[in-house]
Amino acid sequence: MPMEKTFDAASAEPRIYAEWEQAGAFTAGANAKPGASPFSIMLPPPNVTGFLHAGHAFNHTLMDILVRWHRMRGRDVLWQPGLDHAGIATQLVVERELARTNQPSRRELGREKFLEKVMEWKARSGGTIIEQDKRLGASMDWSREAFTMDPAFHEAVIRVFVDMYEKGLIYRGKRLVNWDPHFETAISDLEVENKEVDGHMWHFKYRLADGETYEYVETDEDGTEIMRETRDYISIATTRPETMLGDGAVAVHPSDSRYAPIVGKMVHLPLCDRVIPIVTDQYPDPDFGSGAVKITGAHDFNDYQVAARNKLPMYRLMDMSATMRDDGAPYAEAVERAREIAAGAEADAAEIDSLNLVPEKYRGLDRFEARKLVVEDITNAGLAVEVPSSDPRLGQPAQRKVEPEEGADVAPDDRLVPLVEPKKIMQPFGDRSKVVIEPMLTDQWFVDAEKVVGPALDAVRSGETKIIPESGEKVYFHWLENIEPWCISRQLWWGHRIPVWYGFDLGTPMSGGTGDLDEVDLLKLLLDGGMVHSGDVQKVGAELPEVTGGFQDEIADLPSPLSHARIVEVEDRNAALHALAESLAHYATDQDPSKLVYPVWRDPDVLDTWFSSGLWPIGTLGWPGPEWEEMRRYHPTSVLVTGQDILFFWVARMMMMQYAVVGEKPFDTVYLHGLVRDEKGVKMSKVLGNVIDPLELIDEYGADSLRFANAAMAALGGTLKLSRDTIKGYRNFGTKLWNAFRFAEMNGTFEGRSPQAAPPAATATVNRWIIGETAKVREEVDAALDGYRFNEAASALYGFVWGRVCDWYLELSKPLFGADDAAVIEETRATLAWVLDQCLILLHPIMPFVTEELWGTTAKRAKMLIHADWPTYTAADLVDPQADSEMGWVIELIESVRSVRGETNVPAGADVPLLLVELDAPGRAALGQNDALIRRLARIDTITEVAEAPKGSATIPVRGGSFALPLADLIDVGAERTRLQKSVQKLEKELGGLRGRLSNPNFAQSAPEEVVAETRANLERREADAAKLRAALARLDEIG
RNA sequence: GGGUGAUUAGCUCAGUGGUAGAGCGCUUCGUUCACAUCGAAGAUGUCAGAGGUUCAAAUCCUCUAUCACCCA
Repeated sequence: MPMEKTFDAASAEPRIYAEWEQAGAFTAGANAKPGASPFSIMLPPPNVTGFLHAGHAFNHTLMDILVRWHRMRGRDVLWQPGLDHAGIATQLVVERELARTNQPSRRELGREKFLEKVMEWKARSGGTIIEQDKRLGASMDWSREAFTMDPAFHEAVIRVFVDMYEKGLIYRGKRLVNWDPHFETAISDLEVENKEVDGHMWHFKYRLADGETYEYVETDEDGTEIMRETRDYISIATTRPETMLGDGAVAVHPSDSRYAPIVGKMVHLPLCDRVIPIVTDQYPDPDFGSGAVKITGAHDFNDYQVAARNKLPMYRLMDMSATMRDDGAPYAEAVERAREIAAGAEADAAEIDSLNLVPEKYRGLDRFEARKLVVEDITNAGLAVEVPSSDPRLGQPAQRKVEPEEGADVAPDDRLVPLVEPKKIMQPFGDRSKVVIEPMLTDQWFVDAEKVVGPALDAVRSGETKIIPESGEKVYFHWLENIEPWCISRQLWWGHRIPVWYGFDLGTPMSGGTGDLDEVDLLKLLLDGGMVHSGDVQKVGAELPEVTGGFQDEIADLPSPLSHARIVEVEDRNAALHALAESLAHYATDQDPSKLVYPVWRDPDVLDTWFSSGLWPIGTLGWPGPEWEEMRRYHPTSVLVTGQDILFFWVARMMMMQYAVVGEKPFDTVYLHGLVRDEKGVKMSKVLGNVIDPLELIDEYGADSLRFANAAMAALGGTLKLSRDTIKGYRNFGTKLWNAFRFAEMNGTFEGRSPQAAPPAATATVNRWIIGETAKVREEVDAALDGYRFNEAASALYGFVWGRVCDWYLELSKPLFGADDAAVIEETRATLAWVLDQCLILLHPIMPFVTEELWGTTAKRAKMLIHADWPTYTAADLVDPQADSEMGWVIELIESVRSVRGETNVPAGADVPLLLVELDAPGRAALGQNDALIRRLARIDTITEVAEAPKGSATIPVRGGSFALPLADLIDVGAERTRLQKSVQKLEKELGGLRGRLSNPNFAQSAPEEVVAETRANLERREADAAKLRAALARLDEIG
């Protein structure tokens, strides 16, 4: 049955993919040669709830190309697939789903029920991306599919946490973190997007305490006094007025002479019954605003540093949803205590955190509502800095324009108004929630990144791990050299729960260590708030039994029998309070020590998703189980292919963690690529509606086309612009390949042939030539893929298949098939069959479907194409220089004739005579050998030798001689003259350059010999061409 | 403000010191003989600008301009 005219991708692709899967073609080690070295790639795990987008399609295509290539070369290949649980993203999706379907919210459900819902969701949508990857043709080892919440992976994550904690690489602390008020969790600084928004800068007066005043003097650059006044206040500027309620001080730069007289004095905090000091610090910029900065340690990262350096108290003003606090004692009480602390009373961090210094009026307000009210109240109190309404800092309010006749006697521009500057400010937003991030002082877990960064840096510095393109290394160094502690706790429910338990530090309220539990002790614990205000102790271990020993040691010193209390796990700290109180109360009445319990509770938080995915390389390979020994042949992995946007999120962290945990690099090479954009280079986004769905493209053009387009745009460091036109172009390329096979089939190429890996021993020049061309392209493709230059591999193959095989070899083979020499026909069939097989093999990594289909339909094969042997022949083996040169000459002649015909308007269908004017021996040989095909392809009827080109003929210079087309009747003389003049002009320009270089003595002296020789030869050839063309022009003039 | 990169044909982009390229688009011509998802031919360039290094610069260096991304 003859072949269809085109490849039906839609029906063939699923069938072929199923065949590969059934054959186990993707399994780790499939098609490996004995003793083969491993080649392994970890799939960057997509979100479990995710869908395949254009970026995945690109990223996965590149990996699949590498994997298929190495598999065909006989390496021991593993492509490890899997999914990431993606804590915050998945929780977001499920919460939205609950809201959309009017189900109870997360908090209403409770942790356990909510997690069931997440698992339901995962079961429903978790497989989507896998099915989509199959459409793309990804040859991952699905039998090894992993998930970051698998029990084995979970065990690895927990074990690493415990291990790193014990090594002192992980600690807990109350720190200022980026707090997402929507999700009510900490997020890392990488999950924050800073955006410039329109904001305002307010200026307030903080009055000096006790009615003090000072001389405020401003000078210009030369030190000349430009302003002097007596002030009873210091002027501060802020973009976040609501945080002033928590100010701990006003800071000025130590060199700022304006404020030198009042450093150390106290100021009244507006709207509050507190005074705060004026301190000095390096942070305030004397040239910015008034040079004085309010310091709110608990709500600003810079202020936090200042507060820490100056030991200022940091009062938290907001609750976890970023509304003004409404908890704790009344304001009057809280402020009383704050004054005591300011006066030197001792207070620990927990107590300071419990103090709510928000005045009743603002309690419970949204932070932005509170801002409005604070500004209003301060202004009403006369504490806003005022300026004339003409002040340029106010921007351009519309009301400034005053009609002259009305405003003549008033001076409206001198009216004083509060100074509120419109100002662009950088505001942090959560990258998932899109709400304004609030710096928040909370207890969190951190990786002491500074301690683990060393080996990760060294590996890249020494070249142990290579990052390409190289620019990625610079970025990597820059970030790692300035690394900050990594906050790894998240206040989420979906994720790996932190393996830490807490209990009360009863040693603090209880004095004795040896006595029995008496009533005094009991009362202290129960009545005095002893438990409530006691600190906590923490124990770290994978499971509760691993930490009970630690807690037992902890209470061993307590009065008996509390020292032997049973350790029980409860839900949280509150539950623990109740449990302990109840147990003590019982003991007080019945004195039964067996009912005494020491309650402990587990940390409710989960680990940052990137902490777990940071273990992806070893966690998926069986670490820390017994299979690790077996699977570690794939570790370190060969290459990581990923987007440069997660260089910090993931790549750097994998480097750090693999070294910290197993002391090995996770990969030899990191290949970074950019974001896939639309055809205009714009980021794809749902909002813009420019998202290109790869599955739609596959439906329309076939997976191979999309894959080829992906490979073609993968220039190192290049921008990735995906357009339908490009994909369409590669679909056409597939059709071209398909039709080359149709041509071969029609010429009996595949009939009864058994495929050969080795090229046939050809005698015909055309056949020898194309065999050599094939060897050249094989080398090009390997070199390109070896250097991760996917675009070069793609373009080499495109050029070879279309430009060499289809445009020339197939055309040149037609006269051979038409000859009546059976041996020539058979040889040409064998050559064509071999060349087309090579096309399939070399194209397979990029376009696996159409190539596998053609492979299967054109011959009985020992193996599927996916496992065919990748060739190793070289140009040195197969290029026949004589054939190469001869075919070069023939092609050049045909192109010249066609060009002349085209430009002188010779009718396309007309066969014309060709005159040989002069020709050297190799040229004559080439002409003799290829007479038939030259005549056919250039549409020549006869070739005859003449002594001299006749008048009015077009000249065709070739290597070693020249031809003429005697076209007196057919030729458009004017067109031919124009053509010749243009050619001469172009040649002259080139000649000028060449002569200039050669006449420069320094060139001959300094340039390499071969360059000089080449230039000289080039000049000679061009000069000969120019002479021929001039002669032709002269002849034309004779008739013209 | 700091960092990284980009600027080459109408468009999208390759091109790491030695004769400026590809695809798409455009113009003209062409359907028996694999393919109109095709073929033949053609036009199109201040390689962002200025300086420097070099026998030789799109390519290396410096500055400028514009744009993009990352980080503050």
